[in-house]
Amino acid sequence: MARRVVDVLVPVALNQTYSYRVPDDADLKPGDVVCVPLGPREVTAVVWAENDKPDPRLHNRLKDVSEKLDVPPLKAELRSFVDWVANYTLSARGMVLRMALRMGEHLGPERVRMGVRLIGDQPQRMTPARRRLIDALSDGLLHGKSDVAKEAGISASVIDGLVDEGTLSTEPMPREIAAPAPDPSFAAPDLSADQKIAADAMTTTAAKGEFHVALLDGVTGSGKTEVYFEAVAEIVRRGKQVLILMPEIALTGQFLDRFAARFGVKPIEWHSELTPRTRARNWTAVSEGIAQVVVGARSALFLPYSNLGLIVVDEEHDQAYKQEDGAHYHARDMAVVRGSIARIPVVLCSATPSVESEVNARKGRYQRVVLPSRFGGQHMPQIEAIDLRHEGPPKGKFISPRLADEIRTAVERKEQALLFLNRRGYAPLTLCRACGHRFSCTICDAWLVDHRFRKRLVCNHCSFSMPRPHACPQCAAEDSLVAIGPGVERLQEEAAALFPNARTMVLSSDLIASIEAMRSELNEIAEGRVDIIIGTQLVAKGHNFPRLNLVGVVDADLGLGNGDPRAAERTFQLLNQVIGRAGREKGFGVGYLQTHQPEHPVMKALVAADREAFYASEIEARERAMYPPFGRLASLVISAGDRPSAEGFARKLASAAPFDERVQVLGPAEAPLAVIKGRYRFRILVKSARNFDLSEYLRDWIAAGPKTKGNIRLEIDVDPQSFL
DNA sequence: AGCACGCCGACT
DNA sequence: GTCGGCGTGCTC
Repeated sequence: MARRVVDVLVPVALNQTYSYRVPDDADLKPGDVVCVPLGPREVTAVVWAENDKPDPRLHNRLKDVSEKLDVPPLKAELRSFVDWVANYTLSARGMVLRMALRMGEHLGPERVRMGVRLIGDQPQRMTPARRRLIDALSDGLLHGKSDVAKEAGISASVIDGLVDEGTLSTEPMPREIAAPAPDPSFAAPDLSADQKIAADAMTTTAAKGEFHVALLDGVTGSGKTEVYFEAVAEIVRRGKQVLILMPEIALTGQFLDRFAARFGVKPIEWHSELTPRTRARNWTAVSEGIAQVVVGARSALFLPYSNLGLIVVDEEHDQAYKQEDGAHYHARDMAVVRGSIARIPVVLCSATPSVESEVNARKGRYQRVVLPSRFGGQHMPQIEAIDLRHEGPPKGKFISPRLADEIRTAVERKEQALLFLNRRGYAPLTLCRACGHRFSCTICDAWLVDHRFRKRLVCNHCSFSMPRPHACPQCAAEDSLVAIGPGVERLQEEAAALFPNARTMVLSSDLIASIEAMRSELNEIAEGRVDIIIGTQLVAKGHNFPRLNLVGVVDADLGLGNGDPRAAERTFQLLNQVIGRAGREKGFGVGYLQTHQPEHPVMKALVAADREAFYASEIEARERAMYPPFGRLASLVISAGDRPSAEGFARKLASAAPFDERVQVLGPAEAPLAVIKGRYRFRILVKSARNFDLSEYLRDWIAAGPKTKGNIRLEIDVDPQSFL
């Protein structure tokens, strides 16, 4: 008799499912998590569909499902989401499934830890090791076996010996509570009138329990978190799960504490730095519905929630939501998709919404919930532009006289100042004054950044670095090398010379050894042991600097005008966020923008504190150019070990593009960074109308186009964010 | 994605 | 003579 067959999605780079026979005694349904043989190995996979008439060509090649795992089946909602994401991003379904199965190898029931308790009399023979062990257990309570062995400085065999003699007993330890329940009424917040209105709107939305997107739009310091916590509380009261997405979970220690202050316990975390054990425990807790609130990085979007009721995307405009390697997806957009498939509300939060979200709110597709002012009546910082064309710094310096004066005054008043420069290291370029030789990476098309703390020249795109030489490798001239342009380290040097009595600190991701080290540095700043903070992008995100009142942006134009359609938006968001660090406590913050183009819409909008003006000009520009969200984009990057193969393939691919009047194929052109890690890169940009199935078009194109072979690689990015 | 197979260069 | 580099193809 023919046995039943199911189609199984395996977590490898494949789009199609594979068929497996079902052992007689097994009862398998779509969604069940199984182990199947795949080639020479066994993999964890998921039953995707029944298969009533298996392909006869596979007749006797079908293998059996090995085992059904004892975890809840993946719900239809998650399976559709996996299919949807794979289809949209043109990644293999198997690879998208893999993200939902990232639970490590430790599934199944929690390993039972054994505990030890003192129950009987002293042993016949007493030894020093036995003495220490019995002392450690003298309270008569149950101790973890390995814990107490470590505490007493003995090995487990000492314990076993005393158990045999009847002095001690071993018993299983009670299971740790994997995810204590948040208490929605633990510490009801004291909200301002504005916050109250917004919170009511949030809870009403959350309570409806249907698909709906709200944009929670409030200036930095307005208390957005407290407001969406009310929506979280509402969902928790209804016994459903909440996912809170964060752009960078590693830096959100403060957030976990705030959550605990409101709900009594910390939420479950999900990010790439979890240990395998914690990962498995959290995965299980989420799938069984024990974990009620998950705070996670973008990958948390693919967890198998048993009863998801709300998704919050904090700092929704943040670039970090875009996954650039492997599957290219934007977690904010996919959160909205998951919300729509699961029919649940989604809350997007930002002080500077992405243009996409802003347009959706303006068109009424998203509900806008506004927090118009800072909590506690603090004012937003006053912003001024410093025109570098007229009042720039002396040659080779980067702090203009006016900014220097303001910093001096601030420091004298015992206020903190922040110098912001989004450039790590000492200088972005080193060149030889004698022959003009520029130091660039041997395998990338990029300058080497001078890092003086490390005494090395470093490539920002690969792991290449070299010691800073004394002589030019090209012309052998001695002492002819000069640093061009500023980095934070060089800025610190300048600040130290300008303000000899001020204490300075550099905050830059490459100088931070660990999250712990970073916390202690932030503490020093909070306690006022630093006068001038000099920081990169790192300082823009999430941290509170209570004593900070002045922010000086050293190069406000950095990041503008590199041909990236999102340059203006990103600069606006970043500068807004950085300057928003000022005056959070006292409410009289000031910001200075050193710029060569004070008439640029971004600078004008920042100085006039006129957000609407910025969005109006940016939306108009996007609409005119048919850029997102008024048109759609995809980028195809072709790379190979040598330039001619990459270029040749790119040309063949471009000429294979099917004609469609709604689509424009631009290129191929050399990619902005033409060589990375020794690979030559060409790029084709695809632009289409807004209501056009770009994914389907690309799929047809790729299927009809030339096949990649050798070391030619084709990377497809639908809705690219970065154009480098 | 992993893994095996297979074909070419530089070593004990 | 073998070891090992990676390009190619397959996995129900």
